[in-house]
Amino acid sequence: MSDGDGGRVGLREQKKRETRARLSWAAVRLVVERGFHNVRVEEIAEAAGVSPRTFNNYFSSKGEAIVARHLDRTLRVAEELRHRPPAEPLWEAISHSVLAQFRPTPETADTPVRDFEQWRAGVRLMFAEPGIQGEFLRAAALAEAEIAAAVAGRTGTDVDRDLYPRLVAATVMAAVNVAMQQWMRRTDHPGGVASLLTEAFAQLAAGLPTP
Amino acid sequence: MSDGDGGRVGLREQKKRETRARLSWAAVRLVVERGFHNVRVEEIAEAAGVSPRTFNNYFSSKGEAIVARHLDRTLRVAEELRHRPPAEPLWEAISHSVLAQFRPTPETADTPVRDFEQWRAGVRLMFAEPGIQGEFLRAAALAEAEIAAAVAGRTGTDVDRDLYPRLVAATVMAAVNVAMQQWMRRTDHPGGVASLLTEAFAQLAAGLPTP
DNA sequence: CGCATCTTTGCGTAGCGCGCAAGTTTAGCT
DNA sequence: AGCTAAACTTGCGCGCTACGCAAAGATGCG
Repeated sequence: MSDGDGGRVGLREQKKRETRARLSWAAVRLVVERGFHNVRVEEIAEAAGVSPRTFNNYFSSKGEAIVARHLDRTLRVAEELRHRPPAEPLWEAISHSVLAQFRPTPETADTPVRDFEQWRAGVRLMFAEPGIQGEFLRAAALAEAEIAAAVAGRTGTDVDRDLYPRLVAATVMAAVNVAMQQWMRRTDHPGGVASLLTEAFAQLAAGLPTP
Repeated sequence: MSDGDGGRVGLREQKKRETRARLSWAAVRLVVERGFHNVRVEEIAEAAGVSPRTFNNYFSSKGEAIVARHLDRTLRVAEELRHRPPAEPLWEAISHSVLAQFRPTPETADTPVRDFEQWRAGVRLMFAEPGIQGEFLRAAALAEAEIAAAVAGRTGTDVDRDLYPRLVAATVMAAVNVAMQQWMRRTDHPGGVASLLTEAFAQLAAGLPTP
């Protein structure tokens, strides 16, 4: 499943990843700014410097493009989890793996948000869209499966036989989702999503001991 | 939210419900038989004896129509849960409420399935469709919220403050989903989904005691 | 019975998803 | 380097979908 070797990818693969990332980011940014129905795929493609037809080579729908960013993030959590030292305590490894994916990215740095409140409101509206909700939950389910597998490999449990890995994975995704929801709602969070996640995992680590 | 009074609805409302049910059932039946992409909305509308335009007055997408049947079912679980005697033990009430919604309906009786294996395979394919998965998860989330509220009302807990009602609701939906998945996979289930659900709830009732 | 209200329906339109067949770029081999 | 096979992009075109709008039909209430 994994590359086996971390960074060894050709120029081709590299470009594909960048295009994919640019498309997804453009989709999110535009939809948050203008609203789901006021953005056509043509505009997303243009913002990513690519033809409209190419958009559909990467994503089969607008919703998929929007959620892809978050899906990739959460999939990278599983990947990161596999690469962390086996001796590290589970919840410590999880906390690290998750937080590593929720730092500012080049894209967000390139596009400084002028009005945080407006951005937040846009995100709320985006997630209110039925199609996006479904796509989001689906992505969460996919990521959850991967995380469960990673946890199983790490704790010596079995995804098919033991309840434990799925339970942990579900809990992790729940924490991520709750943190994001909370970030969307409340207006007083200087630390952003990261601080919310830190807090959530601290509580989890205390309440769900490793077997 | 509830009618307050169970059956008091005019002819108008009655017809609407029937049309909705016929549309959703037609959507499910046709898609299971022929595959998602081989069924157009026009055909679903025709099978339900209604114009294509009317279809979109009831559902805003094919996927929504397909899942509506299951959504209504699970919402009725919450409704039923509110109407059961308050003295009844929680898991007993839940089990009753759920099982009551998974019996043969007039629609299924009118359309006896010739080949069960073929039907099952069709259902599997239907749920393999990305759009359906998303729609399904979304419906599950909606139902879960309603069930959580019903459980809260019944146990004197608070949806916003206590973890318990959400936890129970999530568990109930998980049980339903697992039972359906199991039904789709295994070929040896004389009792259908109902027997699977009974078993699932028996296990749950034993493992998740009321506080 | 007759009016007010809700529902259905047909029509028209903007947009989407994707198959197909060039054209263009990259990888690998000698 | 040079050449070839494979992968990626792009433009074109088509069938379908989702939905606004306005006319026609059904229903409920006094």
